[in-house]
Amino acid sequence: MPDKTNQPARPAASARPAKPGKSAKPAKPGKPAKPAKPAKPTRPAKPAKPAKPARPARARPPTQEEMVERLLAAVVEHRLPPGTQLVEDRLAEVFGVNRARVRPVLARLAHEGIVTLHPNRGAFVSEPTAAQAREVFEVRRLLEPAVVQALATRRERAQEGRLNAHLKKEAEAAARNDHRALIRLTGEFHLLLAELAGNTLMLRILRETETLTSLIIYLYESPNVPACRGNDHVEIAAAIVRGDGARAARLMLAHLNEVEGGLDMQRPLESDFDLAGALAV
Amino acid sequence: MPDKTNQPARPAASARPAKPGKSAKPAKPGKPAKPAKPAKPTRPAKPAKPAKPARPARARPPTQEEMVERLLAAVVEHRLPPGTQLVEDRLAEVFGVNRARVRPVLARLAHEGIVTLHPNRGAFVSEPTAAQAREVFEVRRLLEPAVVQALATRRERAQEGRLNAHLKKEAEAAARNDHRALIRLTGEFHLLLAELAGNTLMLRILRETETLTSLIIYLYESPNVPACRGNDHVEIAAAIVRGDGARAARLMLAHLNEVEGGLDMQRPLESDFDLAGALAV
DNA sequence: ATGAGAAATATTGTCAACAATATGTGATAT
DNA sequence: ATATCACATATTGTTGACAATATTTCTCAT
Repeated sequence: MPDKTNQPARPAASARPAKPGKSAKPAKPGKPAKPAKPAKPTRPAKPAKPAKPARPARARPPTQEEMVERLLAAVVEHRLPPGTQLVEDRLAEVFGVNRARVRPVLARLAHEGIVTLHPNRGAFVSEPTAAQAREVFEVRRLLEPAVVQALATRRERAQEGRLNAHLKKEAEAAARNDHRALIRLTGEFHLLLAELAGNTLMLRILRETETLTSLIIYLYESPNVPACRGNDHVEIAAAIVRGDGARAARLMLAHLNEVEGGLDMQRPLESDFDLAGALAV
Repeated sequence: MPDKTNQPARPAASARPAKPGKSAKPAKPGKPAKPAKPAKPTRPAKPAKPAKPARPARARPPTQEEMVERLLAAVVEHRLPPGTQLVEDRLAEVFGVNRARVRPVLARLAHEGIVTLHPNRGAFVSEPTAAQAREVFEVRRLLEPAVVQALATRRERAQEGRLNAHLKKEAEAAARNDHRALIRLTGEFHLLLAELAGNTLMLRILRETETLTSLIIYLYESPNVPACRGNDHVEIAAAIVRGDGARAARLMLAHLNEVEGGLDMQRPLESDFDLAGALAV
């Protein structure tokens, strides 16, 4: 069914590069923060984006959809860490549009929980709490095993090809140690499953949870445990292709538990919460 | 303690408003409702503009949140049937705000699928297709049994009281044949369960599916089968309170299947689709 | 009458200027 | 040295005017 909710997607193009200068802004701490920690990135300097080679300065301005996609991609690939402030004017410049046009983009990301809005202060990439992280995994545990089960049951021809193509990309990224590509592809694997299952509502929900998961991994990843071994995906895909829905569902559940288990949710996240805890004793 | 909630922050500490008052402004039901005319959304030809009755002095303008809530309530109670056009200027007038302030409200409802935006044409209350309806029930079948199971397992003191209070309201609405209140309360029962379970992400997802379900019931309700017998809710609540999670989950699944089964998804929905089908033979 | 095209209309989409708000900074008194 | 208050700055929030677009209505030639 055509999704009439959004404007028609048109071929992508990139906006004009950001203005070069502009980076001499001192980070101002959001709260009277205690020195000890590196603190949360209240206003981190945006990683200097290497100016793309001379794009015609006036390309077609991106649609809302495209702006959302670009921001989501940046969040998923950890180029935009949790806590980063997203200033409307800055984004407008980057995208080559008016400020009024980035506003609904931020509102939408806020509605998805990817961005947190502080009234009159600005939009920040969300920093999910440990409790929220558990909620995300709880929802994923309920939905994703069912997705692969359904997929294995009524499987179709094209599935195997797309699954294999994706797994190949994952393997390549892993081989060349491309952490960013790998984390993006890892999330996209789960979305591919939802897409193949053909439930667009589910796909939308899972797209949210995948992005949140990416933030959660950034915040809570244990330094010693790699977040995602690629082998799980291979096995899940194999079970689907073989038509073994029960096994696919079991593997998916185990996979999610493994990912969640590899996180360290104890680590104190917010500096002020940490402070309160320390002073209470 | 900073409020780090995900959602666009309410004007939590906002000092000013403080005295809502909420003057007796009736919900203004009559005007835009073009009852039971879910045709292709064509522009209302020439709505003779009836003179506005003098508005009582405007109280504090509603927040975005409040506007969303009022629109959702109207949709859920079938006062705003699927296909109804929601003109920005009209809504702005009704809410007593600027047009720019209803715009993000519509965008948000569109993101939730409750409203469909046609570029340069307007916003319309969505008319979910039969396929989308099946998707909604599929998601609900996966989430809601798990919700009641979890609820029955780790039940708490306050639960029973709130459940009983709600069931009482449902019974009263049924007793006085208040169809609107009943359909609203029916949906709110499911939301209450999610709220008691304490997973806010789940609550947000289910709030969407509940609203969509209300639209679906409007469109596909079989005339002979009443959409929701209240008895199911009573039994589910009883199983939860008794701590019998397995039974609660089973009952919930059966309940959802019963509701979906009571719908007639075959009925041709859009008149032009109907026409095309008729002419094809 | 019929169809094509031009005007009219209703509505959304875009923009820039201005107002409001929260936070940071520095002067001043104790 | 420290707390307090006024001011400066950065950022979002609001508004009204205007442009763009899709639809309907009207006009006119056939």
